[in-house]
This record gives sequence, structure tokens and C-alpha cells, in this order.
Amino acid sequence: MPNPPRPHGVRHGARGQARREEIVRAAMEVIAERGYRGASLAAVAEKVGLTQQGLLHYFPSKEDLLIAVLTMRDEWDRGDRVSSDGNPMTVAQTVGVVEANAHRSAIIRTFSALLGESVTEDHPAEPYFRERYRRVRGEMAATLRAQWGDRLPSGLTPEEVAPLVVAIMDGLQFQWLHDPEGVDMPASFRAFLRLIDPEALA
Amino acid sequence: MPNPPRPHGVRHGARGQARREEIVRAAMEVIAERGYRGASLAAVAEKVGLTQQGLLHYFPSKEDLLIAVLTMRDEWDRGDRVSSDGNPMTVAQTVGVVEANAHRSAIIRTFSALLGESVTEDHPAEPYFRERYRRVRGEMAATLRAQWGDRLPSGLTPEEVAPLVVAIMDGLQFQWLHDPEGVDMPASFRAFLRLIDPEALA
DNA sequence: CCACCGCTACCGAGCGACCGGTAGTGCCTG
DNA sequence: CAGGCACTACCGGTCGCTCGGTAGCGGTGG
Repeated sequence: MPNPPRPHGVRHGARGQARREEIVRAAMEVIAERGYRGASLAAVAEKVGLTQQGLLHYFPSKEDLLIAVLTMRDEWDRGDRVSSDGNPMTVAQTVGVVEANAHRSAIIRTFSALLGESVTEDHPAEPYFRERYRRVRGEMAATLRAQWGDRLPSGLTPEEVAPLVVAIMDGLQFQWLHDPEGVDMPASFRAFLRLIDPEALA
Repeated sequence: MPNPPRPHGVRHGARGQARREEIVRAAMEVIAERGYRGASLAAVAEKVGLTQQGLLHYFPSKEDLLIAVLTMRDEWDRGDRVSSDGNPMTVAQTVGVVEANAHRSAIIRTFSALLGESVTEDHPAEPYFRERYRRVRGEMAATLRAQWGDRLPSGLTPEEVAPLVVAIMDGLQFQWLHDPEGVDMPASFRAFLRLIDPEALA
């Protein structure tokens, strides 16, 4: 048995890995334009100079491609926590993330579209967002606790405020995508931080 | 000339109007389950005991049906401002809206799914949400000004805080739809109001 | 009274486009 | 020459929408 395992999928070489990343980036663009349901494999394939069937050589199904997109975002999330080393982000770093997002409308559009779709029945991205929210709320609570302890200046606990920070980020993104001129996402986020702590300049 | 032309569309009698409302409600359900793109006219038609062609008798295109759904929401919005008489809502009334929403998950799901889809290119609901945000931010600023004047306790202006209130409402809905047990939408919203004014119980 | 008319309501059949996915084949390179 | 890679060809299915038609109902005039 020279070729036993290879349990699932096709083995890809180094060149294949580069191709896969190229495909995932193209998929994010198409999803930003038409959502996941509206995104056709053919449209993604065309962006990287393949036929739809050639694309299926790298990702055996459309859902596999979606999972690769979500996985890539997880890796970026880890990259955003630059300080890494296990410590929670600082509040100042969250401002940096919002500012960076304001220059990446395509990516924000991709994940806002996916977030919206994911509330529909049996959507393949639903488990991802459910778990992601759970994790992000926990991380945000840790960030708040590192900055202010068990009680924020308002008297609220980190666990009470964490969902609000997450909600503000998501909610501002939708308003900003619909009216980039009329909504200043980083400024609004900083205003929100002033609600949390009028003293902090963050 | 007893029967002048009736410029566009089909005229419907009282019975037809009731049928149309029935269809719009069914459409909202299907959109909640599968989004607008994923919602097929046949699925909506089946819910009201029609064929797809029979449905098209009432709404000549899928987009016309979507517009009817959005229009119905506008009418509800007007109904939520019970006090009507032109005055802005009170902050206490906004809490009531959030509490009511926590018992209408189907409708929240419908419009969260549509909001997500609407950020994609040339989506037929994009103008609706763009305009809605503009209007809701304005109304919310008026509500805040009526309660606190030109400066809120934090020193922020109503125009700075209004987008945050809207963002909190939208953002909490997504978290709540993904984890109804783990997210208490009305409680979180009240916590946010305490950030705005620690004294107010609202 | 009833034949006729116009209108609303609805359906069967089908069109053209597009969808995700399968099967089989061959090139090209390590 | 083996295998990663990409193709052609094709399948079954779904989509929104059109076309053409048929009921039934309410009014109207001979």
C-alpha cells in the first residue's frame, strides 16, 4: 500500500499552494460583489484564468472554497493581534484595526455580505460566525479588563460592554458601506470609546 | 370616458389587496430562510397556494415583490412611532422597539439578511438601506437632542452619538440571531444607554 | 332575463440562461 | 513515466420570466 492515506482532497505542490491563495482572493472579490449564493464558480475561475472545472481541481466544492475564505480571515485576525504572545489586544490596537478596515472596503464588504447571508437557514458560514462571535466577545472582554479591571468607569463590567464594542464595529461597517462619505468609521469608533471612558484618549 | 387608461400595472380589488399582503408576508418568511437571492418565486407562491405564474400576476417581477416587502417595513416603522404627531421618539420608546424586536426573530432575520445582501453590487435594496440609514440617523439625533440638548453627558453631540445607537441596534441583532441564548439584546441596549448617561434609567 | 363584455385571477407549457458538479482526456513537467 | 494540472463535454436541475389561454364575476343593454 504505497498510497494509503491521503484521506481527502488532492495533494498540491508549492505552485499549487500559490494558486490556491490566488483563487481565495478572487473568491473574496466575487463574494463582495455578489454574495456567496450569487458568486458562481465560473466567475471566480475567470478571475484567475481558469475554467470552472479547473477551479474545482483545487477546491472540490463551492463550500470548500468558502471555508478557505473564512480560514484565511482567521489567519488575518491572528495577524492583527500583532503583539501576539498570547496577551489580549490593547484598546488602542482595536482603534488601529478599525482604521485599517476603513482602507479595505472590499474585504469588509465580503465579510459583511457573508455575515448577512449567514443568518439564513443552514448557511454554511453560520457555525463560523457563531463561533467567531463567541471568541471575539471573550477576547474583547479580556482587552477591556486589562485596561480597566472588573469595572469600567461607567460601572459596567467588561462582559457587559464587550458585545457592545463588537456590535459597534459591525454596525458601523454597514452604515459606512452604504455611505462612505457620510460615515467616518474610525471617528465614530473613537467617539464610542469616549462613551466608555471620557478621560481616555485611546 | 368611464375607464381612463390606468397607466401602469394591474388594478386589484379589495380581495386582491388582501392577497397581496398575504404574499408579502410569505415573501418575508422565505427571505428570512434563504435571503433575497436564494428566495425563489415558486417557494413564495407555494406558501400562499399559488403557482409562480399566479404570483407574477400580483407582482410583475421579483424585484417588485422585494420593493413591496421594504415598503411594508416602512409602514411598520411609522407604526412604531406610536406617539406619531410628528414629535421625535423618546429614548424610552427606542428601548421598547428593541424589546419588541426580541420577540420578532423572523422579521429581524428577514431584514438582517437583506441588509447583508444589500452591500453587494447593484443590489435592488441598496437605495432603500442607504436612504433608511440617512433618515434613521437624523431621527435618532432628534430624539437624543430632545432628551439631552446639544451636548450629551459625555460631551458628545447628538450627531456624533446617533450613528452609534443605530450601529448598536444592527450589530446586536446579528449577535443575537447567531446566539439567542447568549445575547440579551434589550439588556445590552440598556447597558449602552447607561454608557450615554449613567444617571438615566431610560 | 339573459347574452354579451371587460376585467380580475390564475395556470400549463416552455424558453434561455445559469448553476454546481462529474467523467474522461491529454499536456507538460519533474 | 507518473502525476499534477487543466481542459472539453456534458448532466440534471433551478432560476426568472413570457406566452397564451381559461375560468368566474359584475355590470349593461336589448
